[in-house]
Amino acid sequence: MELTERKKKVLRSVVDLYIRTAEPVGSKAITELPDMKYSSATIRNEMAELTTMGYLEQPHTSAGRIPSAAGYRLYVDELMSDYRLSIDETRSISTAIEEKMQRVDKMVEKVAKLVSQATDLPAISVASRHGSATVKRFDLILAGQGSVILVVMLSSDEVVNKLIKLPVSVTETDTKLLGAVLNAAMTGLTADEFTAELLEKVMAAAGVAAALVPVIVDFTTDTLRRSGSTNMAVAGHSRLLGLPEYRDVDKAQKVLSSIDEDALSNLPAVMMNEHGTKVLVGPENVAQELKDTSVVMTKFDIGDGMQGMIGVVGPTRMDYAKVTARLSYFAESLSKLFTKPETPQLPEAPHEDQ
Amino acid sequence: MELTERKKKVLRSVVDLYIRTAEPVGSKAITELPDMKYSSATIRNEMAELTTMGYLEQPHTSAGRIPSAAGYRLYVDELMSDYRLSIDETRSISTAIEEKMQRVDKMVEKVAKLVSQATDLPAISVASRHGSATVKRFDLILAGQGSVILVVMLSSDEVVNKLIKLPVSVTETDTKLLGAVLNAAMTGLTADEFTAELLEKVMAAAGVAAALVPVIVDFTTDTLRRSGSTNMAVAGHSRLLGLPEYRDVDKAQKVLSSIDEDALSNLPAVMMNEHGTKVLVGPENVAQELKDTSVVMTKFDIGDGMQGMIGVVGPTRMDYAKVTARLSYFAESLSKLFTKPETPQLPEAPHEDQ
DNA sequence: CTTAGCACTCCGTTTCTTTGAGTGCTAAGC
DNA sequence: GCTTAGCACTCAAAGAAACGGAGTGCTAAG
Repeated sequence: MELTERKKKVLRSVVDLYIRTAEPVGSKAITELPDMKYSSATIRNEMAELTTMGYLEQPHTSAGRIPSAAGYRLYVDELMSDYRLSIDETRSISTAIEEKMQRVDKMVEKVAKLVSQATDLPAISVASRHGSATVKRFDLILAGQGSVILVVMLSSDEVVNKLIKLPVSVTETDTKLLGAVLNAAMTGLTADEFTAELLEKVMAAAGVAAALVPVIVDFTTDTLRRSGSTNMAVAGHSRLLGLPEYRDVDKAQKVLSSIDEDALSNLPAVMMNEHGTKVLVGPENVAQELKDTSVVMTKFDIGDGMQGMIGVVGPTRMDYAKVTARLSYFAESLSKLFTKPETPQLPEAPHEDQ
Repeated sequence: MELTERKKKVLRSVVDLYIRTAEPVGSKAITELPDMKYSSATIRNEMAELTTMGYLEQPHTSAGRIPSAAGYRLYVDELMSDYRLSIDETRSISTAIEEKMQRVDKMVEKVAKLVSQATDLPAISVASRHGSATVKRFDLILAGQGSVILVVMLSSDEVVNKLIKLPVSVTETDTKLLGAVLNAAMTGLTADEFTAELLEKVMAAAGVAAALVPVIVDFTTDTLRRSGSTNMAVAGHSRLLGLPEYRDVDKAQKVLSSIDEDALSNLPAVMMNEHGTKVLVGPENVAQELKDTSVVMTKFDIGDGMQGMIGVVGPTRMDYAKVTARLSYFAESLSKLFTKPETPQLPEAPHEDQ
């Protein structure tokens, strides 16, 4: 069967209405829409056919229709009208982002909060590095009363440090020597290449400060591993409960606990190969617990070999147009912010609404 | 009216049962308890009096009794039997904690998660510094191709760093000079003492590297401020929904959103002056949204001038004995871990159960 | 002081009825 | 041939009535 223009129009109307009201949509409600020049009987016929085609569903005989997963899919891919951000919206997103975001992990938390606020849904924010890091250089600073500050610069230009309290006292000559040894032997290597032999070799060459070596190697290994890992935050759990579909506590709990736990930790992997904004409608989700839930995600660029991702979780009946628009704008703004950190240049508002 | 031993025993039984079942407790249920040698009629009389005394409440005439806030208070203060941690419990807490906790902010997140797991309730974890931090020393490391690494050591021995990409190229002599100037002029000061005049003075003395000064001062100010601030994490939101009292979505939402937002950010302040474990029963909470909710919190010592706090949020009917025991053990373990970081010495299990 | 007995209250549950929105189908109209 | 008015039918949701039973307070006897 063919999808005529009118069928598409009806389907769009049903989805739009259902998104707004969360109630099954009847034929009469459709006819009452502006520029629907047909009677309820005609609409009924169309809806019946859309149902047999699998785009709509009927909770029970004498109820209106609700969109099926396929219906949402079609809606998201072809039917939905672009949501146009108002200047107010772009402005509030922009100013929210403009505040300094110092460290990546804090940033992740903050972004999750902001996205959740902007969409009124639980939000996820992820930052992760691709490829494995190596050490670019070591520095040791003698910091008085038997303390040494270890400063490690990674291949990504990320710099980390650790204060080491010494069991023995060392002189500047010692630390200079140790620094030279470390830089000679251990730069350019990944964490996996820090073998036991290497450790021994370095210790042998390190002289007086050899006691420091294990601590340094441990810390560095850990840092390299951590740096390759993923930073992730969730915010706005409670917003889910405001939605009628989650008045059922059991449903809500399933979703909430799955976003708290590991169910989402594979999502980044799923997403990382994608581009742009991705919408996963209900059953398209891998996780069983999210069958009645949709996920919308967008990637953005952090620079320094890192990649960010933001997304929201909500009912299949969510305002895809609005959510996608806001997420995209967020992602765009964040990309610009991070790739040109000195003069944060936010993207223009797509245009100004009324 | 006097609180006889028997009344206390009855009250304790009512609270215990109600904690277990979440159902109003009738006189018959009490008589069925071991070592209750009285008939239901006697218990009824006692319960009636406990009700007029304000320790129990009756949802309606033909229902059993539930504890009032005053009842819980008395229970917590005097009546409840010590909950004795089993070896299994202490062991699982201990091993959970023993994993390395690198940075304070990560630690806070992790601890929140652990506490929530251990209590099966939403948990809060806070770390905050008292007193304002100052800078102990500055170091500058020239890191090739026009980059300088700034390393700042705070009064708390916390060390932070920042990579600064240079607009102009500088030599080691320049950075040495700048380092000396910074150390001379800006150590021992709090963020508030970084005035505009000071900035000018330092820039004048800094020579070639003067362009770096504003960046450095900004970063340092920010770090000092941040270091004085509070780190906080919440975990296990969804556990609340497992409890019968929060089948009512509205209630759950109120509590969840209030722990997400600011309602709790004053709790640390409330607690910081207290010692040991503090139980806030329902209406004793300041926040209106938490009137039907109890909060249990404990402080612990992080060292380095920092203080930690862990706590849980749950229904007034929560297993105070168990929760308090686990929280205390957590706090103790964490204190030991942080104050003797090199050889994490966990406290002994209070004793071994059966 | 304790307890058996009893009338009474009132919530939660079940069952039945009612209501009404929405449907599918048929037949008439354009 | 497409559209639409009309109508019988369905079925969830809301309301009303009846029931059962857990628990109470009180009284009077042990």
